[in-house]
Amino acid sequence: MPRRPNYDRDDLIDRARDLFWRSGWAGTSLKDLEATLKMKPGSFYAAFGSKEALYELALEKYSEGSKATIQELVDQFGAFGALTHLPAVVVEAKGAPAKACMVSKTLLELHSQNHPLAAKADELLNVMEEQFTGLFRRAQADGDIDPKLDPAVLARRYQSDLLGLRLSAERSSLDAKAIAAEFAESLGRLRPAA
Amino acid sequence: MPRRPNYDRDDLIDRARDLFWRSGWAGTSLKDLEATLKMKPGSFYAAFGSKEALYELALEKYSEGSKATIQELVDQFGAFGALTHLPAVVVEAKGAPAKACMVSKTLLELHSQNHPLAAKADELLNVMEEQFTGLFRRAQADGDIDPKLDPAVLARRYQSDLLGLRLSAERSSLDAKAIAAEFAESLGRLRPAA
DNA sequence: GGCTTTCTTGAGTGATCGCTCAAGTATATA
DNA sequence: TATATACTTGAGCGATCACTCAAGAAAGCC
Repeated sequence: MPRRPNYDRDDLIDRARDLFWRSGWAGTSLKDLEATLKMKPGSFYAAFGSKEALYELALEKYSEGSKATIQELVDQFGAFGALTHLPAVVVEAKGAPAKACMVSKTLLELHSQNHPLAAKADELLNVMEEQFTGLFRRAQADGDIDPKLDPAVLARRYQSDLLGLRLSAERSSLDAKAIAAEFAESLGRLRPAA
Repeated sequence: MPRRPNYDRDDLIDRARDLFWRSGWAGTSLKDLEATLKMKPGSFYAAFGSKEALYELALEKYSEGSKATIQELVDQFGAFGALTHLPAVVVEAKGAPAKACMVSKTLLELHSQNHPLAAKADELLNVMEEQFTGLFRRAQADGDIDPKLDPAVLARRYQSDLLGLRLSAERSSLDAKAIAAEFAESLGRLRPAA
């Protein structure tokens, strides 16, 4: 009996994610969303409830995509290979709305206001950190990393440096590829003593 | 013959800097500024011209303060000592409005909109990078860093990692001090081969 | 005290913010 | 084909945005 929506919800969230990722929370108005999603306010609120609810969906989708990208690298290059390839991949991503990580942008913009989305971003960064910890653990098991090092410590540092790299990649007059290469190369120092 | 202002302009810019630093560009309204500076709109616009003009003054002041902080560390610990102490200093700064660097926050928030303040932030990051280059050069001259390494390359990487550290320090559930300590310790690997 | 000059005040500008809702339209079932 | 059930539309809500300006208050010079 019901009328079906004439949009693909998943596709809408993708487009909202890219818009939020590029322009941030305050930098994205409902007018912008209406234009990008080709929805009138009524449909928008019927579908998503609020700007904040859609942002949360978009942030989760971003996080899932990020996790999937890393998993692809693992499938292709193994755990250690994924860790060394990732810096170049994030810096060279051509179609992306921004070089910087959407989760970290959210945290920086909204943390001081105690905004719920900042808490969400915090959670997601923890999840991502755990993924890195798992990768370092696997790299150790593969014999690519010194077994005396703590995977959790390595992951924490790796993530921090990676977020810094991606932040730096937003600068116009900076060769982020070069930093990415040095970053990847420096991971070689974690190899077990031969 | 004129009437003198009843405020200290320098102090106003300090307070505006802290407010912008904490809350960002879009997150700071004129109402917020009026409350913090205890100025009515008329006085505000007579004194500064616009929100954007004041933000630029605040950003420059932040950058100068940042430079001065580093110089103090150099006076106290020398060039290499400043580089190793800085990570802990920025992470443990208690009174600061935010752990993250105000210039990098500005860049992340406004880069995608091609906002003039993002270009300004870009410039200031270049200036800061040059300061780091100078420090690495001095540390080499002091014999604390391998002379075969390129100070410009080291500075670029150092700044990127430092911005990542400061971003990470905004996370609630993360021990940024530990990362700072590892960061400082890893600089030891740049020492000349004995 | 007058006069000039500047600073301070705060009501009010048009524009935009996120969001609502009543009315209209399309679709699947009976 | 009739009816029930969504979905779509878009004018418009009150609130807030950055900002203006005319009027009043204070300080230095004669």
